[in-house]
Amino acid sequence: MEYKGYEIEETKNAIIIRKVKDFNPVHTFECGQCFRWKREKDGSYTGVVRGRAVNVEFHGDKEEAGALVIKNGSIDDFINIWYDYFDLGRDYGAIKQSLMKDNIMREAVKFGYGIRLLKQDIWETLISFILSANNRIPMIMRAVEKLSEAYGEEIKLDGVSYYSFPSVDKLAASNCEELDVCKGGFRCKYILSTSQMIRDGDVRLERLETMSRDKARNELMRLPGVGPKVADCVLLYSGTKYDVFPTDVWVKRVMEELYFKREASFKEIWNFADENFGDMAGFAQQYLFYYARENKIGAKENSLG
DNA sequence: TTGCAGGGGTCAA
DNA sequence: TTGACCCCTGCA
Repeated sequence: MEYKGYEIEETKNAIIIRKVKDFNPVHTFECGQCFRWKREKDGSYTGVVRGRAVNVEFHGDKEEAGALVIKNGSIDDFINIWYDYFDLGRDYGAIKQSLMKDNIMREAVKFGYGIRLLKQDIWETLISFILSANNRIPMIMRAVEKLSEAYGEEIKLDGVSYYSFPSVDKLAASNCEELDVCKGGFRCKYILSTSQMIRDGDVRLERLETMSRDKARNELMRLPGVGPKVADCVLLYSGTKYDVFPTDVWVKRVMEELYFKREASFKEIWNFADENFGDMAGFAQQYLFYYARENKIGAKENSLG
């Protein structure tokens, strides 16, 4: 069948989506936006999204449209979940064109040509990025997995058990000691208080979309464990706001090294992003961050005095 | 082998 | 503006 420009074929246990452009699973799953997609030995990725465990692979050459294969996916799920989740309604070719205004962005976009911003569940993104504070990716992935194992629902795929991300109520009803099965350490108290504030309606995640960017950001920052960096990540990776520019130490060092040629404050960097990338600041950040991290640009040895 | 710094930030003083 | 923070890894 055909759906919004894509050709979809349903097989026994998978769906094949053809004519998918601007996608590379390595770029998309390893650009730092998500923590629940695991690379398998055969190069495919297995992940848990909205209570479903699926395996994804992509067949296609660089720059060309290719076929996205979702094992354990159905056409209904494609229409209700995957089309949106993989942001397949957006023209990334046009975004990349408009971002490639200078040599730095040209390099970054060329390098991460297959990045797509996933529209992830905002609640899961919130907790995941609270866990990311002063932490490393493998540990964040493990923590999210442990939380899901302890508080989520079991899902079987090919005889292997996976676990959905826990509900607000489940985490809010827990306590710091039990939450520490994820080894989140000092972050566990933030997770507990944040969960309770969300449960009690102190902060309403579903309302953020209708607010201005800055208001949504400030609203998120009322939650314990959420500062500017985490707030921007939550807004961007849930597809709530795209004109944010999450700035962590890597992005900061990259911006200083490549653009400013000197030390710069967070405010300066955000202003620069507003002026130069505008509505597309979030996409720009993602290409830059992936490019910098994979090429060790902004690594400490190279940093400015 | 043991020890120590430091990590995709946030909070509190 | 600055240090502490849980846990873990990498590197002397």
